Amino acid sequence: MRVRSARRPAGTATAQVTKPSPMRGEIVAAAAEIIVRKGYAACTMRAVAALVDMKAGSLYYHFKSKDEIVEEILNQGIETLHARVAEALRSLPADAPFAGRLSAAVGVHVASLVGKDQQHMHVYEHLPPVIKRRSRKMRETYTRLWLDLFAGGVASGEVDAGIDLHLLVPYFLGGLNRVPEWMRASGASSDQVAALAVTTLLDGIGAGR
Amino acid sequence: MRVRSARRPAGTATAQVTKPSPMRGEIVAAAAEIIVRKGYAACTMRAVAALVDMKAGSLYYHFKSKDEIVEEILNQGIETLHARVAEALRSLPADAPFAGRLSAAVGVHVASLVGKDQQHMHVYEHLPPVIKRRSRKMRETYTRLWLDLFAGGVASGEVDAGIDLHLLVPYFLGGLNRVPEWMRASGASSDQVAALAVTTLLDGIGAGR
Amino acid sequence: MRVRSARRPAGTATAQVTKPSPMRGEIVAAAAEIIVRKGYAACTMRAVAALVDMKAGSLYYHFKSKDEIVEEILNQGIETLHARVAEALRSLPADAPFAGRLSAAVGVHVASLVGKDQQHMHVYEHLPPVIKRRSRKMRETYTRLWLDLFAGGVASGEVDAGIDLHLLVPYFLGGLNRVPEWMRASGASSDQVAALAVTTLLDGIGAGR
Amino acid sequence: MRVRSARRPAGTATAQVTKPSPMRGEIVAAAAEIIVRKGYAACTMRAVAALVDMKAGSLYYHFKSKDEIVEEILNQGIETLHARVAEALRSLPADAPFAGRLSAAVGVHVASLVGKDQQHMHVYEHLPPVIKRRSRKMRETYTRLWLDLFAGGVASGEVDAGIDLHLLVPYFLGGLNRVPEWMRASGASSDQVAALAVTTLLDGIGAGR
DNA sequence: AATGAATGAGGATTCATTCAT
DNA sequence: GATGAATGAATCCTCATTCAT
Repeated sequence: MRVRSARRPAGTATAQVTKPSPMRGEIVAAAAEIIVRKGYAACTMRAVAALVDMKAGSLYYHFKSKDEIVEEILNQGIETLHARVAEALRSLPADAPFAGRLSAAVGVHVASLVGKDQQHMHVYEHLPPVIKRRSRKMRETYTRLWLDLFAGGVASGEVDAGIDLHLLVPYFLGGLNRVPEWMRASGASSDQVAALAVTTLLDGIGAGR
Repeated sequence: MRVRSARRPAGTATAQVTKPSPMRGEIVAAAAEIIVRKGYAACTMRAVAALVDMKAGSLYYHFKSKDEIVEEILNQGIETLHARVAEALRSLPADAPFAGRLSAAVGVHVASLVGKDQQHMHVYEHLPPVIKRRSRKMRETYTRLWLDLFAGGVASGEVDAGIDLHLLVPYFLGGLNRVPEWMRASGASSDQVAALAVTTLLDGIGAGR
Repeated sequence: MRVRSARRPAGTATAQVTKPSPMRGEIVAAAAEIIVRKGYAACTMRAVAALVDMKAGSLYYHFKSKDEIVEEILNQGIETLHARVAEALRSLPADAPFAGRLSAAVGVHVASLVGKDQQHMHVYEHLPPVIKRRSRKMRETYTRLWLDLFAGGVASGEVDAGIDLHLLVPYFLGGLNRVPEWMRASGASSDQVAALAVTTLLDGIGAGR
Repeated sequence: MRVRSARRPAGTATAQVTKPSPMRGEIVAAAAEIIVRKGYAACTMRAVAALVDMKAGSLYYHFKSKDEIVEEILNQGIETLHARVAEALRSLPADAPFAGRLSAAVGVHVASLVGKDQQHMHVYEHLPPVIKRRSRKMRETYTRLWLDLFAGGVASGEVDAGIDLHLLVPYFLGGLNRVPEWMRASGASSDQVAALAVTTLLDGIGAGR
């Protein structure tokens, strides 16, 4: 009678006790939008409710608490991001060169962050530390995906073996994650930014090359 | 220690009506510490007051509002940062090569962000957009400092002229600003990180160099 | 089991419009259990519903309101109590001495209060005065039963005629009703307590007897 | 520098961290009055605040939480009661007979419960179990006072040694504590009720005396 | 300079209740 | 008979702010 877990898409190993529902999705999206646009402080239950045409109390039918909503923004966001980037890499030929793999990953990552449906990274900044901590595991998993990508580059001799990947990866992702904040203002497209990030990282900006 | 106004980079003509006082500094520092450690939400007037051994109401003798405190964290932080980096550049020989100038700037920037007295960047993330916006002018001034640095590199032929600096600079600074968040966890020193950032940016990570 | 109306002591002409149903009984029992164990505040419609494997809204098919449930706890409880004590007295020989009648009544009363199925007195304490007031009539009827019992004792010369029964009865019943609260803790049996109450009331605790 | 504890009246061994203030007293009194008159549910912070001419939020300057107020009602009440009864007993000649001591104690106890300033016992009934539990220790101390009183009676041969005091005392106090509930309605004075309780307990109601 | 006391606006949350299905 | 979804009113509580002292 209780077949809920069977419904969950394979591969999403999160122990999601609460069943998904269309409303949950809408609420999470509304909350994310508010946080991105006006900050965490402005994201009150009343504000979220108003955006989905409800009264504040009604949100509690779908979520146990405000935190649960915020956590879901984070988790959903990273999961989706991970899935997309992983898929992009998987769809490349097995012998694709590192530059190509990097380019694909960066492209998807940046496009996702900037896209309408992916604001979690943008949200992340506004969250109180206590809540940030809770999504750490998921974030680490995602970081590992990138670590593996770069490790592949080192293995194939395409990346300088002298580089400490455990420093490079967070540094590189950190820069990438900040992109949405200034991109809109600079008038650039996400493709341009992705290209800049890839070229810069691979070849540097030195005039000698 | 209270030389802020003297140090203020020319051109930043903020009409700072309120006279500085030692207490102001202590309060700003207390607020910054709380934000960094426990997040913006935990930074209540009472909490700040407690940290400087006062009662909440007393803070209003020194500041007109909570926002004023927060703004001062930001402004003070960027001003100091600007001053330090500018000073570091100025103290180099006029004909110093770009690589050296970049290295100096990055070193000071990163060291400052990670240092005890400079948590404004760390604070910045937690702030509601409305407040962030207010410090934009100061931030733009700082960004220009870097733009000029890179432009110098292009002019001297040390930096690839094909690069859009208006994209590169925010991208690069964005990455740099994120450093404090993961640096402590990775166990790296700020020197290591600075070196990584400089080398990577100049030469890229490609094995061919 | 659903013979409530048949048992109702003559004179208690409550116009019970709502037809009884097995579900009503279960719900009332569930509510009573919650109140006794966790207090009135914990007795929410959702909690009651959960205990009878329902959703909150469904309770409204059986009861017009929460108050109706609570009132039924009270009424059902006093009715049952009344019926049991009355039955115990009726089953005694018509010429039974006062001591015996008192003993029988106290025994049944205490045993009932402590028994699993009779928690209304325990519930009574937690109720808001407004609701308490509503069950007054039923309680007065029960009090009259005891008044008659004692009046019989006076008439037969077994009880000191100088005693104001309108003071004694509420005083005595008040003490009896409190029994469940401390009895479990003291480790006594309801028989012991009943015996104590009877002896004490009849003979006092003076050493001279 | 922290000499607060020195201020506390000797004998009141409660670890009362929060300093007393006239407002605290007024608030506690207001809350008690509401609970007695309209029940625990009606005792909202707003209602209490209104009674002391404040806004709800202001109460939190004086108390950390609603629970703290309620607990203080209980503790204050029992402490006062204990102090009064103890004082009444102490002021009797050392060789006063048991009947006299009992009479004095019951008189003070009943008068207190019924008096304007002592409604805690009346309040007690309305409280959720969780809160009741918290005042247990204080209540046990008070119970012991009565236990000692009766034990004295047994020792002097004035009380039947065969009686289980650990049953009798809660039973007797239970009855006494209920008095306020019906007394007003019956039109009796607290002296009458006290007399009834004492005579009944000492000699019983048997016509033979 | 600082504080004790208060305020008012607003926050998250809970709950009895309703109603279409 | 029962439920899923929603509501609105109320609850406790927090906080920036004010102001007389």
